[in-house]
Amino acid sequence: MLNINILRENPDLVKEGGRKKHIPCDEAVDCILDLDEKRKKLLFESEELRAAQKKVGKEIATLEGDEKQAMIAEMGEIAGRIKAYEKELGPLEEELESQMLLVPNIPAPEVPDGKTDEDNVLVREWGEVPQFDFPIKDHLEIGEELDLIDMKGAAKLAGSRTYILKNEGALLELAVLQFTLNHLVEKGFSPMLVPTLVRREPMVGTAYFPGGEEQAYACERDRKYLIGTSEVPVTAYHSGEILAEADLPRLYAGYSTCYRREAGAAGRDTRGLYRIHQFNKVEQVVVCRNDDEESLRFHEFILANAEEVVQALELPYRVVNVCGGDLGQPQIQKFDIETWMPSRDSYGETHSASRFHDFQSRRLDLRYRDEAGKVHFCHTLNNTAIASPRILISILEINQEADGRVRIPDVLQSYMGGREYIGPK
RNA sequence: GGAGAGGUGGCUGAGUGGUCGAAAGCGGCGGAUUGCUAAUCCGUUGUACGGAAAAUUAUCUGUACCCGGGGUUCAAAUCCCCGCCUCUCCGCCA
Repeated sequence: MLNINILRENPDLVKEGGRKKHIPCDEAVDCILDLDEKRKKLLFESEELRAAQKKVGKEIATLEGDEKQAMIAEMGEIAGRIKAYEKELGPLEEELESQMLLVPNIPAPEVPDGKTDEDNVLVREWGEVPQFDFPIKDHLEIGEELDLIDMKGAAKLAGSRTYILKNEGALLELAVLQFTLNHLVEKGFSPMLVPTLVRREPMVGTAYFPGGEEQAYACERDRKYLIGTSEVPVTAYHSGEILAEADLPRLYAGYSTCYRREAGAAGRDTRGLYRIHQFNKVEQVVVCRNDDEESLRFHEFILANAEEVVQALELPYRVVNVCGGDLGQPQIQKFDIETWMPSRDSYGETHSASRFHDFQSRRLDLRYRDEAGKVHFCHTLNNTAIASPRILISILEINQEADGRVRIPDVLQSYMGGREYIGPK
């Protein structure tokens, strides 16, 4: 949520930001400014009435008998007027709030113009795209041959876009996750295993709702939602709190299973482990001071951490600066890491590093007190550290050998009992 | 799932209809004292939104907030209803 002062002082900046993101918000902004004016006026008038009511109320407390009864009768009228104001103000503030939740964050100037992911701008590439001198298999063929992946078995149990990891496939996933978590712990992150089924508030606070309801599994009976990322519970962890500046930054490595309905993606990426309803992810979450430069530094930091992980796994990747149209509502800027996937003959998105300024903090009421005693909204950021099994696509395909075996990346071998290869049984 | 107790400021905890933004203690901050530290004493100590004054660290003032949402009343932390959460006992259970 934006500071409403930005809308008051510079509505065109907000509208322009919406256009860059291809999330038009002209109407919402105008509507908010209109509601805001009305609200101010009503609030001022009703507060004056309340002041009078409180003052007289104190007098009534000291009176007795007829005098008291007369006063009470007189105040009945004021009480009625106050009620009338409340009746008008209530729905107005609700509408104002819900409109504010729809206004997108303003993208940074460094965000390139563009409409879709095709307009994202290449920042850098790392690693050599592998050349094979034998006909390659995709991860699913490899997985089925080596008895690592079972899609049909999963479909029987759970329907489309599900999977079963077996044997070394299961071990490989755990290895990747644990290696990554350890890497982040070494970097100073606190590992966090968090609830995956949460209330509405964290979903709204992190800006997945309203708007993203279609993408989330809802447990309606209990009015709870399955998270699509541990960003949700981890970022919301300190909601409603005022942290001490000395306790910032907070670096968290959230680990959780993630659930996504993939609504609107019917028919897309239907083969294999690329687009599935459930996966596991280690996520970096940063809560820091309200400072553009600091935010920017942490953005680079979490991006670098993720790159280190991919590099350690020996996977070629590229970093792209995500264009306006491919940016979500809450982000200021986003960098994606796309990792090479031979079967796609291209890079596939595996990581996404976002910075939000205080957009999420305002919704979450996540603040800190500075040395001088002043209270500010924090800045928040997050980035994937690793998401599996999607990353297994690259690992299995890139490390396949002519004889059908798959080489296990060096850094994972110790997590898999020291083995170097996954081979046929 | 059944029965009971409870949710008050950073923390502990008082407050059962009016002068309560809320006692007291702890903690924090400022000051005094002090070779240093500790102890002691004095003062101060929430957030949001608005107004006035001053203008770029201050001040005065109004309103709201005592888990959340409704209600009763001239007046609600205090009474009533709904929800959420915590604790205890019983049952069930990975």
